[in-house]
Amino acid sequence: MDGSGSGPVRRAAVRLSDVAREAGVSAPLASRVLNGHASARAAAETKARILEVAERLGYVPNVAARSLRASRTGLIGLVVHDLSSPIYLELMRGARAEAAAHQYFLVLGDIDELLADDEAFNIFVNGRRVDGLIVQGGHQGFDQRIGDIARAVPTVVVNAPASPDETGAGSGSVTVSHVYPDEPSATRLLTEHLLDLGHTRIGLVSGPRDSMTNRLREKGIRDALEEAGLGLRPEDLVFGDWSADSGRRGLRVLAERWHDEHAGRPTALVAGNTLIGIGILGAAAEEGLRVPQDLSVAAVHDTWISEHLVPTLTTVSLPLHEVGTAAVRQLLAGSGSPRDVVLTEPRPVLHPRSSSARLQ
Amino acid sequence: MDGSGSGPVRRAAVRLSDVAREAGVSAPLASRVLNGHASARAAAETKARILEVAERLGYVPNVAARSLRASRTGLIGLVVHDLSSPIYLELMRGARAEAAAHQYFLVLGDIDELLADDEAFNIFVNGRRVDGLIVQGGHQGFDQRIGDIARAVPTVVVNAPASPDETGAGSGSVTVSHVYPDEPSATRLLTEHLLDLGHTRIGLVSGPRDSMTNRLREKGIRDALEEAGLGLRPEDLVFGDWSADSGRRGLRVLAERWHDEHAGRPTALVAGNTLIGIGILGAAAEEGLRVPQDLSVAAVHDTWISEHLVPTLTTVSLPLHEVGTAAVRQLLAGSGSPRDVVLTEPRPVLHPRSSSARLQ
DNA sequence: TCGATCGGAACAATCGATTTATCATTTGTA
DNA sequence: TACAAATGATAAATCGATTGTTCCGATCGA
Repeated sequence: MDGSGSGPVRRAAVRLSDVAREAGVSAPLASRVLNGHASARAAAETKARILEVAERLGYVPNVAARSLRASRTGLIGLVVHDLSSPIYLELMRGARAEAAAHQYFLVLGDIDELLADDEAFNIFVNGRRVDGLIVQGGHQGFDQRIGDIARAVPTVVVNAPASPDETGAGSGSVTVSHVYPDEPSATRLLTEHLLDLGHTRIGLVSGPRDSMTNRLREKGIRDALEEAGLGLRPEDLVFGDWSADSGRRGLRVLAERWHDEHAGRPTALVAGNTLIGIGILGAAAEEGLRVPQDLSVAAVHDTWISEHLVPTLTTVSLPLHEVGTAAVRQLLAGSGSPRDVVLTEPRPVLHPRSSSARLQ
Repeated sequence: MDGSGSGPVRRAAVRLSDVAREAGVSAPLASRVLNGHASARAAAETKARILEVAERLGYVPNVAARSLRASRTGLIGLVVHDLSSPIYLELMRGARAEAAAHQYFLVLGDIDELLADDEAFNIFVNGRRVDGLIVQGGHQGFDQRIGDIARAVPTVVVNAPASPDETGAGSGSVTVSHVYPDEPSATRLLTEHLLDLGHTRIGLVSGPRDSMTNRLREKGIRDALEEAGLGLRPEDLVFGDWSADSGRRGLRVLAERWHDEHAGRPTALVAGNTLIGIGILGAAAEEGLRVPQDLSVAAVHDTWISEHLVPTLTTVSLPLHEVGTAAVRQLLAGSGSPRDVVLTEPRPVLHPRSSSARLQ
């Protein structure tokens, strides 16, 4: 990458001044015209000439110079828990689309990697490398730093409401916006689906018990059950994290209880997210539980993989695409008005598949 | 993000000149010392003082200014086919680690999104937003533009050898480096595993027939079969793309042939990648084929999901982490010496799981 | 003792785009 | 007719870090 030696010849950079000279005008004027600046007072033909020359020469502005002068990088950082999770794909797409509409680019990051590398964290957050940050909430250890992060760069937390963990350490505390979907409605929809299929005892395998996300999801289930005159039994609940491994362990724990107690068992489980659902399906097979004959399973979040599992997984989809777009909009709207945005539209949608069936 | 109004107060930026003034030296000297520049002739105590002040004030260099002067952004673009594919995770991690070791950051991109947005493509490639590009090869339509891309920014293609599609359109053609793992050894390993289990008729569901990646993978299978005195029958081959849907369709096509021909069928299939493997498992279940009793399946690439499928999927892992690190190294080594790097170390590793079993 | 050398550090130029202030030239109006 | 206002465009300053050059004083060899 030294550009020296007998290597290939790269096209020399075309500068704004090159365009200006070729068009017979000054650089500032060219700048105004090319940026469609309101105060670009120039004769129509001059404008046309500048645009034509820029096009012909293949002029592309030097981002570094522009950033320096405008103290604006044109980049938004999007930091999620785990880049490999199919769950965030729609969020990323939504955010990318909205960002692109405002001439912004997205830089993707992974919370664990960011926390593991202090240097990277510092540069990312304090180095003015991004104009704003969209952060997936609900990560202990990261939520605690949200205050510090937000003090350095405008920040929006997605997929989680404000949590007690988010301390605005010290004075000059900065509050951040939160953008998240209507979680209770989603799990309510799943629960009602299972109730419709005749299930009366329904369990839950979820992420961290005290995470705001879990609380909201659990609430949706409880509400639906209560309305049906039923309840959520403590022994039918398992918590862990949001991974497939955790779902697998969750089912094992439940199965063990079922062996011990001889007190009946739930005939359907709600999975806190798709990864947990995948773990449950895998563990159920190993435990000799047939899905859906012996156990129905329904999970939060719809991803491409849901249709390719054996059996295919019943899910509810949340408007993550819109969460992404709304987060970018909120970020660009300025930090003056931190607020919570709950996306109730579009509504969560149920995707019934083979993992849930009528109770025999 | 306007920073105006009654919004929260953000920490004012600490400039190099602030550090210099506080330390009682000039900015250039502070710059040299902080960057550990060889020609930084400064008294030991002066150095210490500068470092201490920088630390105390929380100085972080302004990337825009640095980029402008040094014409170096500190960013490397990594562009893969599909960000949601678990296959690229290790590649990303490897590239990130190596990049970080050289003070570089990674900007992730998605080929389809990049191709869909001309503006984004242009800025990404021609806007000097990144110092180098690592591109996942084997994408028709993108391979054709590699020549143009490489002419604008140093580029390394990963996971695919040079293909005929890569035309260096026009004069001043630029050749790029290719970094990829030992594909034939991987599929050979899978095939030998299946042979060991007693299978004598083995099929293949792969990606695009003429893609270099498929050719290499197919070759590994053919070699292993030939050594065992067997061959790959044309009717046991299906091609498509690298998606789960394609794997699903692939199995359907094969199953149809088996119905028609009454001429026997393969008892084991090699899947061109994990996504195809997932599709095969799903479709097999729907076709009433039990895996592994009726059909063994083994796939290229080992991902977290392999262990969570039903049944768990036998795979072979390629050193994608090392492909990532090697790609970054090749990029940073300079464009003077484009070359093909075939990573034969570490060797592909077989991960036998439940989807493959001894022929009954 | 004089010039050469070297350590220690500052000065000035530079990267490329944007923004503010400024200067001409018209056009419109009292 | 003369002066204000609008139009069209430029000169100069700026963003913050880096790099090449220069400067000063002290030490050293001849």
